[in-house]
Amino acid sequence: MQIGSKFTIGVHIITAIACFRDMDRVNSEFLAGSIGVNPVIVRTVISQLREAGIVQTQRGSSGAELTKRLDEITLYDIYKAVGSVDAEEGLFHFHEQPNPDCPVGRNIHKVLDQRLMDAQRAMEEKLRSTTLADIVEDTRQALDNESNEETALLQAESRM
Amino acid sequence: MQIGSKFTIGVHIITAIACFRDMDRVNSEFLAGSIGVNPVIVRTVISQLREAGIVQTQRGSSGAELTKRLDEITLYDIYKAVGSVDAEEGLFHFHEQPNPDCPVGRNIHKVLDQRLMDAQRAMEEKLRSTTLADIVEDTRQALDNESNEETALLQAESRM
DNA sequence: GATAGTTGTAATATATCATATTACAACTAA
DNA sequence: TTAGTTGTAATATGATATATTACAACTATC
Repeated sequence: MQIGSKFTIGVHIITAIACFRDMDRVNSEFLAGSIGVNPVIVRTVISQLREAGIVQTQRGSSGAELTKRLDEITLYDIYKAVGSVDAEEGLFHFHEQPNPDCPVGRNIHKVLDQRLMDAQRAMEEKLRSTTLADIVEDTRQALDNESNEETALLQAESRM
Repeated sequence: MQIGSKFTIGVHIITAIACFRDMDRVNSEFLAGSIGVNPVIVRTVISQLREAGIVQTQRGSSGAELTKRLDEITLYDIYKAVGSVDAEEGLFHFHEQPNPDCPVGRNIHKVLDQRLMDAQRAMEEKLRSTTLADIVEDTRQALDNESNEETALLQAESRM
């Protein structure tokens, strides 16, 4: 099992909006092309990000705007916004009908639940510790490295 | 999405084996009754626990035995044994075709992967910190509380 | 050694869920 | 007015979790 890709899609969307906002307002079709999924998926995720108060959009008008500073948006916010894990159910699916007539069956839930929640929370805390400012920063860094490598390559070629 | 119930079923199985081992060897049918699932599911999970070196079984002969001490079996061992999360894929499903022609698309994976792994690992470390000795101990504790409550109830009744 | 009970596993069915896709109304910008 | 865009419902498709049936291999016991 895996946490659905809407989470990484959400991160991709916000990163792209942040990276391209000075050049262009990116629409759902462009984003879909960058992400490699259907535009309706992008619009769905953007809707969820809007409901979570992370972006703002206008029907008919192209592109979305961020409503928070990048360093105020954490990975956890996006994970939560797109409903990566059902709040009621939790990360771990417990078998649903342990037998109340068995001493183990009627107690296993009680005994395990807290520890499973702790594990889930540890994961979520980690997600809280990264902001989209970190992600965008690292993306820019990666782009810089790309162009440095390209320059180095060109220089190497010209030396031959 | 959720981590499948085979994980909690695995914990239930080992707890039951530990709790009942002095009284009875529990077979897959009994366990299925306690857990509330089909006996074949139980046998499948036991097979995976056996492959992980946690239990020992014998074809035709009833019941499974633990091959490790309870304090040497962690929740993580069971989580791993039943393949709760695919080792290749990881906990987070990344969208599969980010566009290499887009500056964000070709870098998002690199930028996110480490942080997602860190989050997954934080969850897994928490699972490592609980042993089956803890679980069995807590289960016995819960059973004690049950009988204390029962006694209290009986005493209350006799006073009326 | 014959019988009843058990495990191991393959094969299949079913239900649920993630993702893709089509379609279209509501809206904006030019 | 026209072309482009968003928001969302409806539906399709494929993957996966769990249930179930079936049976061969094996053990324990009478």
